[in-house]
Amino acid sequence: MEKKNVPSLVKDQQLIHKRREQIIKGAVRLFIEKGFHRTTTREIAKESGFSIGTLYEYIGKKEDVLYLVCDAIYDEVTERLKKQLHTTGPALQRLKEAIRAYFLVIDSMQEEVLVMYQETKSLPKETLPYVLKKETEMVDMMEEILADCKKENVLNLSEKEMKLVTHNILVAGQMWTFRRWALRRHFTLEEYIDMQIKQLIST
Amino acid sequence: MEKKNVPSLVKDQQLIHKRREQIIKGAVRLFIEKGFHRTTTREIAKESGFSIGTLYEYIGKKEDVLYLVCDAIYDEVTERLKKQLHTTGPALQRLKEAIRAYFLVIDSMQEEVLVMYQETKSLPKETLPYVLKKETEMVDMMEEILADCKKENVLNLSEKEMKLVTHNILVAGQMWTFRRWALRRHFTLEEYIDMQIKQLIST
Amino acid sequence: MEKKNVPSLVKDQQLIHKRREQIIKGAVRLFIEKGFHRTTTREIAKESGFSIGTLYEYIGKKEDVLYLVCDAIYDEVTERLKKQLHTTGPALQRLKEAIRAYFLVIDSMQEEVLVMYQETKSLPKETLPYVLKKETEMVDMMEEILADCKKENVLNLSEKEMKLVTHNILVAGQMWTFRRWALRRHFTLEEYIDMQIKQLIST
Amino acid sequence: MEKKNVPSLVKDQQLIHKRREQIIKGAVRLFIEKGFHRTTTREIAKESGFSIGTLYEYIGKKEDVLYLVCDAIYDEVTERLKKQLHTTGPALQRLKEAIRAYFLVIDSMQEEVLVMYQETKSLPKETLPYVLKKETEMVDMMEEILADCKKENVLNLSEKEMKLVTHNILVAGQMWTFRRWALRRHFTLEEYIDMQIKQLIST
DNA sequence: TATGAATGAGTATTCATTCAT
DNA sequence: CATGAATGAATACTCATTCAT
Repeated sequence: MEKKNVPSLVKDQQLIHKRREQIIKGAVRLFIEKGFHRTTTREIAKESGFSIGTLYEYIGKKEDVLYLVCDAIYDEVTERLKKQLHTTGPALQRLKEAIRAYFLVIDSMQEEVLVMYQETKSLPKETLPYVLKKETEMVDMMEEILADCKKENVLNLSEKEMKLVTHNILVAGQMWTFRRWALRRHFTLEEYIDMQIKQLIST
Repeated sequence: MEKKNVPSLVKDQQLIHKRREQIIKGAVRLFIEKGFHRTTTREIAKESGFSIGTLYEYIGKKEDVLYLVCDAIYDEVTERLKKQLHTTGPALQRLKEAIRAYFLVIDSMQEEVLVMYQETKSLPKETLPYVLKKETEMVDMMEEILADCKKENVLNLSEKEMKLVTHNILVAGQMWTFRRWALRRHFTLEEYIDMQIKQLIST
Repeated sequence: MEKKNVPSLVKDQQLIHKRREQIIKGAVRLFIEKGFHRTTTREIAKESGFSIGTLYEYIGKKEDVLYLVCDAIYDEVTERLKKQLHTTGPALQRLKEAIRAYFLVIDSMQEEVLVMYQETKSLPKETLPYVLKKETEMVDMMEEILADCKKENVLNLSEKEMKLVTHNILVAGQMWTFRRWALRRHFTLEEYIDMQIKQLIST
Repeated sequence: MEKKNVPSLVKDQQLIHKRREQIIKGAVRLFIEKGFHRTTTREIAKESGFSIGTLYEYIGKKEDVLYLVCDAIYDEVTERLKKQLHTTGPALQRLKEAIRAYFLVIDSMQEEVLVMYQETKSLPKETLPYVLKKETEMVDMMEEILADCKKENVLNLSEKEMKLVTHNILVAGQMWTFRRWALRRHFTLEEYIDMQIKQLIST
């Protein structure tokens, strides 16, 4: 749960939090529109509602904004998903619902998720581990439910197979964003979800 | 098979071809190393073996290089794959071999494939359709084999399901490159191939 | 003895004096380390022990700090020197002791003196005369002793020659700081002092 | 005689030489007027007669301009001085003429010399030794003549004394520039020269 | 009085692109 | 056709200064 420490010249932690939310909100919009590299720091400042000088009171360098953005998107995806997860009931049903919930969250945050995946390579080197760790956490969440399925004997998968299915689930979700140009032509979201669930859990 | 027309000041088509191969070769190396945005035209020219002036005799703008590169990588993936494809024999076996061949090609061109997918969003707007079309061609190739399987009654999939499986196959291949940080920890390439084939064609 | 009036928003003169001493102390350290231009007002404030806002309660602009610093250094040099000066005894001996004392003071305040000479050109235009006046006062001090020597007939110099020798004395002192990279290689301070005295007063 | 290698993107050595002369000429004027720190690279480019982009084809960073300038001034001082030096005749006379020539050169290049001494501390770290070396060369030149005087028994100085006198001579020259605010009030250049010669060589 | 967040003009430097040779 | 010098718009980042609290 640790986060990379992004340097700030401002002391007031609450203010930092507030301003960074503004920054993230403004930057996401811009990154969606034109990508990280084509967005200038001045644009980020303006979109955030303050001056360039103020922007740099809350970050150390432009790349920090990208980290804040990716981190925030991940947090939101995870958080929204967690809210939808059931903790009781048959494991297989919980799994299917988890996948559905995950896909729905992704769909509702399409643009953001796309940004996150496309700009990951531009993240400051030191922060990449922090972001990948978040991915790992999601993997773990899914894997846990799959493990429950195994315990309940409704899914007969080896450890490795479970690992693979988990990755396939996550990728199928992301795929809905980065291949939408092709998928949208053939499937509605509901169709896509149903079919992928069927494919992924071939029961 | 049509390609976007990248403007050149030079008339001699053969020369154009030769120089552009140099450009592509040089640029790929650089894009792999530092990404499109962080690579300068000067570096591309130098790595290609000629001056910045000459570079601009063969392209209109920097983005054109990216198009040439992506286009070339796609061509090579497709070409290499085609060479491996059997045209006779049981469809199901051909399918499995196609998937295996595809994954092997991707693995052997990891870095290039990564560049291609990561920089897609930076492609000149007009060229995006040309690149997506290539993707579509690959989809079609795979789908055709899947169709054969259906004809031979070894695979019981609806039209839509076939479409989905095809996309899943392609994405599973790409996934081997852009999620290698996680996958490599758990699977060898051979394991990955075998397990994905099993997963994708749950027969 | 007049000083340039550096504007302050604060009324309490005692407080002004106290705070400015803090400023000078902090700034000198920084100027020695990195020079005036490379030192930021924030750093000065921090080193002085208070906030940037407070700093600007006691100065009008950054350059004022430089004036305060130069002024303070001059004052200290003068003050320390005065403490060492004898007012009785043979003039020639008093002269030699004055030169020695001056060189010793300079040596003990090397860094400060260096700052003063190197940054003089960055002083606010209006304050330059005030600083030069201090120099003049030192010149006068030395000249007075030289005049005594003349009165006592131990030194046979014209008015002009006296002026020149005075300047040479002062410069020889400063020289010990700004040419130390060369002088230190050849002379100890004591040697330097003895030889310069001999040179300057060729008696 | 070696010079620090200032990086250039341009190949043609002659062109580099020509452009750098333009840069030096333009920069000197500006540095005299407002100092190194207050001069912007754009101003330097404009004054040099070309664009900011072109400026950076011939230097690596702003500080390089300062090095070029200081180096050029030293070269010119040395060169002009050398032209004036006699190599035959009585050593003492040659010494006096050398001092006179040196002071005249300094006087004719007052502003440049001032810049050189005032901005030395802003020189790029790596280049400082190169500049100090030039100073040392001048010291050596003077010392040689002094040595000749000793050989001819017209000057009775120890080795150390010779070193000191040499430095005193050089500093007396510089002093004419950086203390002119005081010296001009009392001496004409000719007076200053004559009196300093007398003072320095107390014969 | 003291604080420190906000400001935005200012600055060095880069780099895609052009064009004369 | 090839070269590489010239260009200048663009950009990340800094920092003196202000002002509301």
